Amino acid sequence: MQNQSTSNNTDPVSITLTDRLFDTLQRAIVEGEIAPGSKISEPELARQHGVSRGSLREAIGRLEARKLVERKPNIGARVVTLSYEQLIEIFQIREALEGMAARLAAQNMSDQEIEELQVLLEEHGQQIEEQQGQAYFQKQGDLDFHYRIVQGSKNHHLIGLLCDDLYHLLRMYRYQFGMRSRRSRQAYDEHHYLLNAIVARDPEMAELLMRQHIRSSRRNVERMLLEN
Amino acid sequence: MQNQSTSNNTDPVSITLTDRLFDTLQRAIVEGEIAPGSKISEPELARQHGVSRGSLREAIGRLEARKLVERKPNIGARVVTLSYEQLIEIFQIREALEGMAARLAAQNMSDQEIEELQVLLEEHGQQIEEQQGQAYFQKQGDLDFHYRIVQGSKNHHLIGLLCDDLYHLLRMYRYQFGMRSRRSRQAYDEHHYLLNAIVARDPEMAELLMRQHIRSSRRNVERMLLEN
DNA sequence: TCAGCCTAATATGTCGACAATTTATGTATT
DNA sequence: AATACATAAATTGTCGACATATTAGGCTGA
Repeated sequence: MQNQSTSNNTDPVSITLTDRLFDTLQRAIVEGEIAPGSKISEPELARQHGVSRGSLREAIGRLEARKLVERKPNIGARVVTLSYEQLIEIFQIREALEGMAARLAAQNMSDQEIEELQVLLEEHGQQIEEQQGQAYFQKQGDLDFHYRIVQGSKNHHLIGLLCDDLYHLLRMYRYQFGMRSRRSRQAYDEHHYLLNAIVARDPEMAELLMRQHIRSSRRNVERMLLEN
Repeated sequence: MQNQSTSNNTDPVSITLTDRLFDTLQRAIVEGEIAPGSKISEPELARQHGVSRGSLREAIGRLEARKLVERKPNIGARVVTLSYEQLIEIFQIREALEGMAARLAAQNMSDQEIEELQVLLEEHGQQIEEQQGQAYFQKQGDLDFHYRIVQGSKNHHLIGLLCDDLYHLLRMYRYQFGMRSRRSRQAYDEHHYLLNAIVARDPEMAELLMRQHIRSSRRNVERMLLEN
């Protein structure tokens, strides 16, 4: 469904060099290949990727807009450093935004979309039964579920904010802090309650349950980080 | 308080050319000097402002990140076209985000900040008494109030999202649609209720009242636009 | 007259080079 | 030896030019 590389262009080759660079660098930063807090040297990176500094600078500009790097005039760009405080900030924003997304999804998702989401959730349930402990599939499942809710809001601006901007920052935290989730069963249940509210077309309840879900996810992360 | 041109740099001249260009273009777009939907010609704009296309392109990239222009590869950039639907989307996002900001402000604002906000609100009250109908001051007052609440959340990411990204888009709508507010008295009252909740350090109530405030502001805009 | 193609003109994408600023290096002075 | 200053090296900011893609205009043929 969300394959086909982001664009419905007629000519698939028309993707610009800056675009590819941006994707590559974003992945490298999110996955920690370029360490958090490290300086980004324009001459070096340009040489490594075989592109001119001009194209590279445009890519860095986009990374800056997504808060993946910070730039200071005449000094240069650095990969952001992750902090506990900023992670909390992100969770607060997610709570507000995804809560609204759930509210809107309860109003705007088509019946078919809801059915497909029920099917997806059943698959997650089976995966949890069969292979308990497969953290990867659980995380991926969690992301899939949230992704569909956000799409279901039909609010394009909101979708962009969540899926383009916040999503990658969050992924970066998962990689860096090794945020494995040990509460897949509970998360699965919470997804179920939320979906029930959407089936019932109850926006108020959907928002409430989504916010509770994200709050409990945040508490889980807090506990995990305090363990070290 | 928010003067001094965004930066606490040691050297005020160190602001880059791209920065100035960005500010200039953003203002021109927001105030309608460059019409919505119009094409942005790189050679023409570069010549007008006496800069190279490279610097201009970096500025355009930032405008794109703020959703003020839309870009298509090999085609060019256009100023966004405003629509009723998108305005509704923005109000939904504001409701979620500013609601959260109010919640956090009730927890995190200092006593002094709250006192200053009370003083500000009293001034607004007097202005409404004295010169009723001065739509400009009322709008400015509304912005000031919301601005301080957002700052009071102490969530830097949230502050950036609201004050850097959404704010200018909203201003653009105000200019384009001529959104004068005819409910200054009611807005003033709603601000008062909200402030009371913050004084009482009641996050739940603060969020609720902020969301109601934004919803009623949205309804007002809807009514106004339907009149044509 | 209109549709379709071919060519010219213009616009965007990318590059390498120069200018200005910051950082590193080395020297001198106390 | 440590600090301060001066100089050199490297990095970022800005520019003009070339490569490539799109648009405009004219020509041909039905």
